[in-house]
Amino acid sequence: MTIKVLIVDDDPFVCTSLTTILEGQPDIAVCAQGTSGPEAVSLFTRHKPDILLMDIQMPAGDGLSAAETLLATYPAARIVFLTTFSDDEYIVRALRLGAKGYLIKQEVANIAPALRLVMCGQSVLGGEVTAKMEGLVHPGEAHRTPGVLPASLSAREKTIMELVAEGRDNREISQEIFISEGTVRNHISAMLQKLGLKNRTQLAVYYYRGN
Amino acid sequence: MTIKVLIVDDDPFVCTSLTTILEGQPDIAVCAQGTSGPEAVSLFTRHKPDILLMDIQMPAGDGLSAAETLLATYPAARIVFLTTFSDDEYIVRALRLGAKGYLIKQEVANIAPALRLVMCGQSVLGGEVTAKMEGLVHPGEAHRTPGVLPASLSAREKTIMELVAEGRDNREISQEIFISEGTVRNHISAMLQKLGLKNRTQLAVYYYRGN
DNA sequence: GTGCACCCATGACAAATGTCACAACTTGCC
DNA sequence: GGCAAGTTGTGACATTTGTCATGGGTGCAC
Repeated sequence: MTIKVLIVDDDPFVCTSLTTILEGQPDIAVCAQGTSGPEAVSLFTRHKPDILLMDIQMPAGDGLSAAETLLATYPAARIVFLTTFSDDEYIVRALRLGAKGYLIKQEVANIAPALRLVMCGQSVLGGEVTAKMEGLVHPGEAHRTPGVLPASLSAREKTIMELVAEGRDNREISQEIFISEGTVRNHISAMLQKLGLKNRTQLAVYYYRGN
Repeated sequence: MTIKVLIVDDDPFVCTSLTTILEGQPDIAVCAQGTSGPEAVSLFTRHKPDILLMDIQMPAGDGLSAAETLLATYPAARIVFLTTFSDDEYIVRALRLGAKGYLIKQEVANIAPALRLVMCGQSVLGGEVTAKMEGLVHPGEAHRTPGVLPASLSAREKTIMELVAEGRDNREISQEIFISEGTVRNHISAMLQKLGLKNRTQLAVYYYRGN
């Protein structure tokens, strides 16, 4: 199932970059883009995205107010804030409000994995944010550093993934590593499940592009 | 062979976004990042990148001057400008200077293909830029939609290959470009024949690896 | 010990994929 | 005009792929 994301940021370059990066993910689709807090509310109401990825500081209507409004109507809304700097006060306010994540723009590479975690019910804080929070909260281990794969592959699976990424078919793979063709299929099927992919071609692409 | 790219932009978010996007390409590596014109010069001298991807407007030392300095010392330097708006005057100055490309940030998705073309000795202008230039220069057809392929594949085949390389299945591809699923199969079958490949996964790998 | 995760395997099934033959229509070129 | 190349389409077919249920085996940790 693909993750529907709504992006809201006043900078159009940020919007398009994020869209490009996220659309590059096979399991993520950007359903709309907005540039202000009020627009976030209306777009959310119209598209009902799985996740709202939103800037905090915006000239025309800030993100926190929009989040407050949205969460009043949709308490289950998954809102992830995206900001340039990790401002202590904002972090606390955002989390108190019920935000599912607080990422900083510099760590772009972590956004996609973070969104997947959020879809699994977890909350995610960016590395810098986590560092700032240390000491304030008791050292719970809920928030692990994003960037590590949520679902790790077994050694055997990795081996098979490499062969898939060479374009080998199941029969060839089974002969290469001396197991049955059915087992190869099972391993691949398991990997597709774990990684949220649809077919072996996406698995090959995943192998080359990371995610 | 991987393309070594040096990125220079005053906005750190732009730098990291571009790095993320380009590092996602198997054939592109970002060797360094800079934030000003003078820094561009020193980093270029140190790293000797294949391509310098640089913003034009920067608070501390603009891109055009830096390009002028660099091209005086390294006439073969490949410099591609990246800017927010397509400003007529800048375009002309940049090209006169000997820039190999002029892209606008909104078209992020085209950057990687454009860089590949530049590596092949071509020059590349962003879509918006091309539109502005029409009438000024005689209508040469040098700048076609970026896309990369040595083999004798037709335009349609290339389009489909890109979609295959994203892991899309035949039904999705057919809906994306408004043809029947059978036709998609035919095109893919034809490409596999031409390229001596066995299945779509190898086609995807071929797209990223070149073989 | 009891779990748990990993690995292997099988059979059956639905879906996707790749091939082939054939045909029509357009475009550009000689 | 004729020809070649590209694009689109169909129908049939064999193969490949992915899923599911189910089972057995190992080794490790509590």
